[in-house]
Amino acid sequence: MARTPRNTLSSELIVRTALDVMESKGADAFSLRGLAAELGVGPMALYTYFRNKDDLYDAVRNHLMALLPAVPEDLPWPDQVRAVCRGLRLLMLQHPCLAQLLAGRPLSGQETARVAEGLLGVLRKAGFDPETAARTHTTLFTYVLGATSWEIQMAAERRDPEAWRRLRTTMESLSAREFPTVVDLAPELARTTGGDEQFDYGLDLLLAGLKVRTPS
Amino acid sequence: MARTPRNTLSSELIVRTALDVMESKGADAFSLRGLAAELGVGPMALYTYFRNKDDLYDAVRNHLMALLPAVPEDLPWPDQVRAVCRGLRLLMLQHPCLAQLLAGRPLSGQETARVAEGLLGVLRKAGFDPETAARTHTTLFTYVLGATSWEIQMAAERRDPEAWRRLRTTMESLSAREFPTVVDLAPELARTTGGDEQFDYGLDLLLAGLKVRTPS
DNA sequence: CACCGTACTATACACTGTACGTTATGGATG
DNA sequence: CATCCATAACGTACAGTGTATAGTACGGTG
Repeated sequence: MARTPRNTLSSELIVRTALDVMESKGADAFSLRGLAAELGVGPMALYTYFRNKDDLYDAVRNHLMALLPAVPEDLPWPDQVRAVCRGLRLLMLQHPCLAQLLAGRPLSGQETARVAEGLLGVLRKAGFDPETAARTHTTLFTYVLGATSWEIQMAAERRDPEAWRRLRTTMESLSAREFPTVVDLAPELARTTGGDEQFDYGLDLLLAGLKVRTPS
Repeated sequence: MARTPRNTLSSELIVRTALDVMESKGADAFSLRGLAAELGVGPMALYTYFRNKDDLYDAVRNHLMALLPAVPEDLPWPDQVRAVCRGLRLLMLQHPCLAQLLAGRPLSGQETARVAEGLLGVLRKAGFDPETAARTHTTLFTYVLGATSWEIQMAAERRDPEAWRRLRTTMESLSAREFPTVVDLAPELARTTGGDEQFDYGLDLLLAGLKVRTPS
């Protein structure tokens, strides 16, 4: 039996290949068996490096989160906050599977720390007290997550012709009597399902609200 | 063979039972075969009423979204917005599977309309122009989704002793040199992973930002 | 060279969603 | 009341999943 030589695998290689597979075939189509096949290896070989599938997901998430750029220095704090939030959104857009990975299970430790440290540091230096800084961090983080996941899913929907057609027709069949405002604003709603402007609009809303509470 | 008599099933019954199963066993453990067994029926019987699993998910989502209360009248518009957002959050907390259902696929038509109509109506009557109303609706909706999904997942994590222990230890093992702010604010961060106050804090931030743009 | 831990393999199990073809039954019709 | 047929529910089957358990051969160390 032509047995695969030893030490051809490593956590690094597995994670990188897993990411490749997720981004080419889509995160939903990802499977341990498919990944093993891609690596030219039996499915059980992966269990030498990861306890189970979720464990592998965690590693991929870590791998992606490590790509987040550092917080830019020497800027007013609102611009720094903006940069961090935009950075996370951009990373999610570049790696759509990240949205699913983040939605699946909460962050665990190391990755949270990387995002949190930058944002919390900015907020503390701006003069916010610990509680407000923590609350603001959670708010910003969950906003970015929710807005960007939504954006990605809407974009995916638009790419699937069947789903897109069904959504259009149900949208058009809405009774103008029952849903007058929605029918009236249909074009605007279609335009605000994503994009930089939409994201920045919400972000600016949060920042504007935050400025009201700016410490002395 | 003791064959199940006809017309024992209906879309209504299937959806209600599916919801029961999801809420008792957890949404992840839900399967068509399990649901069929619960109904005392073969797995293929379900395909008379739903084209596939996703189709059933859509129906359950619709069923849950229909429980959203109407927008309260005769209140200042910020209070109306607050009521809508809190209502959606409450529904998600009462039916945790809703978070997963909403995260899985974007809303499709009828359900979107119900949420959107209330919120958009309030915003338009408050005097916001169509574009701003649409942008605000998307922002509020994605914030509620992101914040509440996060909250639910963190709560689930806390219930699983294994995951909770692992999270605590990685949190405690963070180098105070590398992540000084996170280590410093650990207690505050632990306290702001959810709860009414945390949700309202973010919501008020958005509303405060919105008031700045209030039309004359 | 012999040994042993371990990186990989083989086999197997209990699941999943669903395509296909078959049956028997409740309501409509003669 | 008898007959018929659309269709609701069935059984079987397939290709796929994650992973438990047990076995095997190889590479580095004595």
